[in-house]
Amino acid sequence: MIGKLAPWYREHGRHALPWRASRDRWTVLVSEVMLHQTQVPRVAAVFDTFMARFPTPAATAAAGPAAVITAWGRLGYPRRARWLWEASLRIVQDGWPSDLSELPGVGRYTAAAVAAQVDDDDRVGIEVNIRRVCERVLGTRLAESEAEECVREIGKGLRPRDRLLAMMDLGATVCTARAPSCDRCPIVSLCATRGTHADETKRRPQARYVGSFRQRRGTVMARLRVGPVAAAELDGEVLASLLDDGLAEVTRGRAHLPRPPRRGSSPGAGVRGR
DNA sequence: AACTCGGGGGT
DNA sequence: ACCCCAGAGTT
Repeated sequence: MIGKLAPWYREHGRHALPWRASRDRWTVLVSEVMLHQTQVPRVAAVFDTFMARFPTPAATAAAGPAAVITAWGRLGYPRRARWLWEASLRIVQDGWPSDLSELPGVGRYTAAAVAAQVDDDDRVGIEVNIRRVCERVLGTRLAESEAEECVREIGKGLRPRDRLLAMMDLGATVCTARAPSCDRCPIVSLCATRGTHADETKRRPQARYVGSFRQRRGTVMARLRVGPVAAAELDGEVLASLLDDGLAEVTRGRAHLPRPPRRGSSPGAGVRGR
Protein backbone atom coordinates (compact mmCIF):
# COMPACT_ATOMS: atom_id res chain seq x y z
CA MET A 1 0.00 0.00 0.00
CA ILE A 2 1.28 3.44 -0.89
CA GLY A 3 2.20 5.40 2.19
CA LYS A 4 -0.28 8.22 2.51
CA LEU A 5 0.28 8.66 6.21
CA ALA A 6 3.64 10.41 5.84
CA PRO A 7 2.43 13.28 3.64
CA TRP A 8 -0.67 13.65 5.80
CA TYR A 9 1.54 13.94 8.87
CA ARG A 10 3.80 16.51 7.26
CA GLU A 11 0.83 18.70 6.46
CA HIS A 12 -1.58 18.04 9.32
CA GLY A 13 0.54 16.80 12.20
CA ARG A 14 0.37 18.86 15.38
CA HIS A 15 3.92 20.10 15.00
CA ALA A 16 3.28 23.28 16.97
CA LEU A 17 2.67 21.54 20.29
CA PRO A 18 5.30 22.95 22.66
CA TRP A 19 6.96 19.63 23.52
CA ARG A 20 7.32 18.67 19.88
CA ALA A 21 10.06 21.27 19.50
CA SER A 22 12.44 19.33 21.73
CA ARG A 23 14.17 16.00 21.59
CA ASP A 24 15.51 16.45 25.07
CA ARG A 25 14.76 13.29 27.04
CA TRP A 26 13.58 15.07 30.17
CA THR A 27 11.37 17.48 28.25
CA VAL A 28 9.71 14.66 26.34
CA LEU A 29 9.31 12.55 29.46
CA VAL A 30 7.59 15.38 31.32
CA SER A 31 5.21 15.91 28.42
CA GLU A 32 4.30 12.25 28.26
CA VAL A 33 3.67 12.03 31.99
CA MET A 34 1.54 15.16 31.96
CA LEU A 35 -0.49 13.72 29.10
CA HIS A 36 -1.51 10.60 31.01
CA GLN A 37 -5.31 10.70 30.97
CA THR A 38 -5.08 14.43 30.36
CA GLN A 39 -6.09 16.21 27.19
CA VAL A 40 -3.53 17.96 25.02
CA PRO A 41 -4.90 21.51 25.42
CA ARG A 42 -4.72 21.30 29.19
CA VAL A 43 -1.08 20.24 29.08
CA ALA A 44 -0.20 22.75 26.38
CA ALA A 45 -1.53 25.55 28.58
CA VAL A 46 0.94 24.90 31.39
CA PHE A 47 3.83 23.08 29.77
CA ASP A 48 6.22 25.94 29.06
CA THR A 49 5.79 27.44 32.51
CA PHE A 50 6.47 24.09 34.15
CA MET A 51 9.54 23.41 32.00
CA ALA A 52 10.95 26.86 32.68
CA ARG A 53 10.98 26.02 36.35
CA PHE A 54 11.99 22.36 36.09
CA PRO A 55 14.15 22.28 32.95
CA THR A 56 16.36 19.36 33.98
CA PRO A 57 16.29 16.37 36.32
CA ALA A 58 18.87 18.14 38.49
CA ALA A 59 16.75 21.26 38.84
CA THR A 60 13.69 19.16 39.58
CA ALA A 61 15.38 16.99 42.16
CA ALA A 62 16.84 20.03 43.88
CA ALA A 63 13.48 21.79 44.00
CA GLY A 64 11.98 19.02 46.13
CA PRO A 65 8.64 17.23 45.92
CA ALA A 66 6.56 20.04 47.38
CA ALA A 67 7.57 22.47 44.65
CA VAL A 68 6.82 19.97 41.90
CA ILE A 69 3.48 18.93 43.34
CA THR A 70 2.47 22.57 43.79
CA ALA A 71 3.54 23.51 40.28
CA TRP A 72 1.53 20.57 38.97
CA GLY A 73 -1.47 22.72 39.80
CA ARG A 74 -4.81 21.38 38.70
CA LEU A 75 -3.55 18.95 36.08
CA GLY A 76 -4.95 16.09 38.09
CA TYR A 77 -3.53 12.76 39.27
CA PRO A 78 -0.99 14.57 41.49
CA ARG A 79 0.78 11.28 42.18
CA ARG A 80 2.31 11.86 38.76
CA ALA A 81 4.05 14.93 40.12
CA ARG A 82 5.35 13.02 43.12
CA TRP A 83 6.62 10.20 40.90
CA LEU A 84 8.16 12.66 38.49
CA TRP A 85 10.17 14.18 41.31
CA GLU A 86 11.25 10.73 42.45
CA ALA A 87 12.24 9.92 38.90
CA SER A 88 14.33 13.08 38.70
CA LEU A 89 16.16 12.08 41.85
CA ARG A 90 16.94 8.64 40.50
CA ILE A 91 18.18 10.10 37.24
CA VAL A 92 20.44 12.50 39.09
CA GLN A 93 21.82 9.75 41.29
CA ASP A 94 22.10 6.83 38.88
CA GLY A 95 21.77 8.35 35.42
CA TRP A 96 19.07 7.51 32.87
CA PRO A 97 18.09 3.83 32.90
CA SER A 98 18.20 2.12 29.52
CA ASP A 99 14.56 1.15 30.04
CA LEU A 100 12.61 4.15 31.24
CA SER A 101 9.85 1.97 32.66
CA GLU A 102 12.18 1.44 35.60
CA LEU A 103 11.29 4.97 36.65
CA PRO A 104 8.29 5.47 38.94
CA GLY A 105 5.16 6.43 37.04
CA VAL A 106 6.63 5.37 33.70
CA GLY A 107 5.00 2.33 32.15
CA ARG A 108 5.23 0.44 28.88
CA TYR A 109 3.65 3.08 26.71
CA THR A 110 5.57 6.04 28.09
CA ALA A 111 8.91 4.26 27.96
CA ALA A 112 8.36 3.34 24.33
CA ALA A 113 7.01 6.76 23.40
CA VAL A 114 9.95 8.64 24.86
CA ALA A 115 12.45 6.27 23.25
CA ALA A 116 10.76 6.69 19.89
CA GLN A 117 10.62 10.47 20.07
CA VAL A 118 14.10 11.02 21.45
CA ASP A 119 16.11 8.20 19.90
CA ASP A 120 13.94 7.04 17.02
CA ASP A 121 13.77 3.75 18.86
CA ASP A 122 11.80 1.17 16.89
CA ARG A 123 9.74 -0.04 19.84
CA VAL A 124 6.03 0.68 19.36
CA GLY A 125 4.01 2.24 22.15
CA ILE A 126 0.27 1.70 22.18
CA GLU A 127 -2.01 4.29 23.72
CA VAL A 128 -5.66 5.06 23.29
CA ASN A 129 -5.48 6.92 19.96
CA ILE A 130 -3.25 4.41 18.23
CA ARG A 131 -5.23 1.48 19.54
CA ARG A 132 -8.44 3.02 18.22
CA VAL A 133 -6.97 3.65 14.76
CA CYS A 134 -5.68 0.10 14.48
CA GLU A 135 -8.86 -1.49 15.74
CA ARG A 136 -10.87 0.43 13.19
CA VAL A 137 -8.49 -0.29 10.35
CA LEU A 138 -8.66 -4.00 11.08
CA GLY A 139 -12.26 -3.95 12.21
CA THR A 140 -11.70 -5.90 15.37
CA ARG A 141 -10.49 -5.64 18.92
CA LEU A 142 -6.73 -6.09 19.21
CA ALA A 143 -4.32 -7.30 21.82
CA GLU A 144 -1.38 -4.98 22.38
CA SER A 145 1.00 -7.11 20.33
CA GLU A 146 -1.49 -7.14 17.46
CA ALA A 147 -1.82 -3.37 17.60
CA GLU A 148 1.96 -3.05 17.51
CA GLU A 149 2.14 -5.13 14.38
CA CYS A 150 -0.59 -3.01 12.85
CA VAL A 151 1.38 0.17 13.55
CA ARG A 152 4.45 -1.29 11.86
CA GLU A 153 2.36 -2.08 8.82
CA ILE A 154 0.52 1.21 8.55
CA GLY A 155 3.61 3.22 9.41
CA LYS A 156 5.96 1.65 6.91
CA GLY A 157 8.34 4.21 5.51
CA LEU A 158 8.12 6.48 8.53
CA ARG A 159 10.86 6.77 11.07
CA PRO A 160 9.79 5.59 14.53
CA ARG A 161 9.36 9.10 15.90
CA ASP A 162 7.19 10.24 13.01
CA ARG A 163 5.32 6.94 13.00
CA LEU A 164 4.30 7.37 16.62
CA LEU A 165 3.32 11.01 16.29
CA ALA A 166 1.51 10.52 12.99
CA MET A 167 -0.59 7.68 14.37
CA MET A 168 -1.45 9.64 17.49
CA ASP A 169 -2.29 12.80 15.61
CA LEU A 170 -4.47 10.83 13.23
CA GLY A 171 -6.35 9.27 16.12
CA ALA A 172 -6.68 12.55 17.99
CA THR A 173 -7.77 14.79 15.12
CA VAL A 174 -9.38 12.54 12.48
CA CYS A 175 -10.11 9.05 13.80
CA THR A 176 -11.67 10.42 16.95
CA ALA A 177 -13.50 8.37 19.53
CA ARG A 178 -17.03 9.58 18.91
CA ALA A 179 -17.29 11.01 15.42
CA PRO A 180 -14.40 10.08 13.12
CA SER A 181 -13.93 12.31 10.05
CA CYS A 182 -13.34 9.55 7.53
CA ASP A 183 -13.62 12.03 4.66
CA ARG A 184 -10.37 13.58 5.89
CA CYS A 185 -8.60 10.30 6.64
CA PRO A 186 -5.45 9.51 4.66
CA ILE A 187 -5.82 5.76 5.18
CA VAL A 188 -9.55 5.34 4.72
CA SER A 189 -8.84 3.20 1.66
CA LEU A 190 -7.32 0.48 3.83
CA CYS A 191 -9.81 0.81 6.68
CA ALA A 192 -12.19 -2.05 7.31
CA THR A 193 -14.55 0.05 9.39
CA ARG A 194 -14.72 3.64 8.13
CA GLY A 195 -16.59 4.75 11.18
CA THR A 196 -17.05 3.22 14.60
CA HIS A 197 -17.71 -0.39 15.41
CA ALA A 198 -19.17 -2.21 18.36
CA ASP A 199 -16.07 -4.28 19.14
CA GLU A 200 -13.76 -1.36 19.92
CA THR A 201 -11.92 -1.46 23.21
CA LYS A 202 -14.03 0.51 25.62
CA ARG A 203 -12.76 2.73 28.35
CA ARG A 204 -13.45 1.23 31.72
CA PRO A 205 -16.26 3.37 33.07
CA GLN A 206 -14.93 5.56 35.82
CA ALA A 207 -16.64 5.63 39.15
CA ARG A 208 -18.80 8.66 39.64
CA TYR A 209 -16.54 11.57 40.59
CA VAL A 210 -19.06 13.86 42.24
CA GLY A 211 -19.31 12.80 45.85
CA SER A 212 -16.41 10.37 45.59
CA PHE A 213 -13.36 9.94 47.80
CA ARG A 214 -11.31 11.14 44.86
CA GLN A 215 -13.20 14.38 44.87
CA ARG A 216 -12.54 14.76 48.59
CA ARG A 217 -8.84 14.21 47.92
CA GLY A 218 -8.99 16.81 45.20
CA THR A 219 -10.57 19.29 47.56
CA VAL A 220 -7.87 18.78 50.18
CA MET A 221 -5.10 18.99 47.56
CA ALA A 222 -6.54 22.25 46.31
CA ARG A 223 -6.53 23.63 49.84
CA LEU A 224 -2.96 22.50 50.45
CA ARG A 225 -1.78 24.19 47.27
CA VAL A 226 -3.10 27.52 48.49
CA GLY A 227 -0.88 27.62 51.55
CA PRO A 228 -0.52 26.75 55.22
CA VAL A 229 -3.36 24.99 56.92
CA ALA A 230 -3.71 23.12 60.18
CA ALA A 231 -4.18 19.39 59.85
CA ALA A 232 -7.22 19.62 62.09
CA GLU A 233 -9.01 21.67 59.48
CA LEU A 234 -8.65 18.94 56.87
CA ASP A 235 -10.54 15.73 56.25
CA GLY A 236 -8.51 13.31 58.36
CA GLU A 237 -9.22 10.24 56.30
CA VAL A 238 -8.23 12.03 53.13
CA LEU A 239 -5.11 13.48 54.71
CA ALA A 240 -4.02 10.00 55.75
CA SER A 241 -4.28 8.75 52.19
CA LEU A 242 -2.35 11.76 50.91
CA LEU A 243 0.42 11.07 53.39
CA ASP A 244 0.52 7.48 52.16
CA ASP A 245 1.08 8.78 48.62
CA GLY A 246 3.66 11.37 49.63
CA LEU A 247 1.39 14.16 48.48
CA ALA A 248 0.95 16.08 51.69
CA GLU A 249 4.59 17.14 51.29
CA VAL A 250 3.14 19.97 49.30
CA THR A 251 2.86 21.60 52.70
CA ARG A 252 6.40 20.95 53.92
CA GLY A 253 7.62 23.86 55.97
CA ARG A 254 4.32 25.63 55.75
CA ALA A 255 1.85 23.71 57.85
CA HIS A 256 1.58 21.55 60.91
CA LEU A 257 0.97 18.10 59.61
CA PRO A 258 1.69 14.69 61.07
CA ARG A 259 4.72 12.89 59.72
CA PRO A 260 4.13 9.84 57.58
CA PRO A 261 3.98 6.73 59.78
CA ARG A 262 7.06 4.58 59.95
CA ARG A 263 6.78 1.05 58.71
CA GLY A 264 5.78 -1.18 61.57
CA SER A 265 4.71 1.59 63.89
CA SER A 266 1.78 0.62 66.05
CA PRO A 267 -1.46 2.35 65.20
CA GLY A 268 -2.85 4.68 67.81
CA ALA A 269 -6.44 5.40 68.59
CA GLY A 270 -6.81 8.10 65.97
CA VAL A 271 -8.28 7.98 62.52
CA ARG A 272 -6.82 5.03 60.63
CA GLY A 273 -3.96 4.83 63.11
CA ARG A 274 -2.81 8.34 62.60
C1' DA B 1 -8.87 -8.71 35.63
C1' DA B 2 -10.56 -5.21 38.36
C1' DC B 3 -9.74 -0.90 41.13
C1' DT B 4 -7.97 3.38 42.19
C1' DC B 5 -6.19 7.71 41.12
C1' DG B 6 -8.16 14.49 39.27
C1' DG B 7 -10.04 17.41 36.76
C1' DG B 8 -11.92 19.62 32.95
C1' DG B 9 -14.27 19.96 28.56
C1' DG B 10 -17.52 18.13 25.14
C1' DT B 11 -22.13 16.27 23.90
C1' DA C 1 -25.97 12.76 33.10
C1' DC C 2 -22.48 10.55 30.53
C1' DC C 3 -18.30 10.26 27.70
C1' DC C 4 -13.60 11.28 26.76
C1' DC C 5 -8.75 11.99 27.85
C1' DA C 6 -0.59 10.36 24.66
C1' DG C 7 -1.71 5.34 31.69
C1' DA C 8 0.34 3.38 35.69
C1' DG C 9 0.41 0.96 40.07
C1' DT C 10 -1.75 -2.06 43.24
C1' DT C 11 -4.59 -5.86 44.69
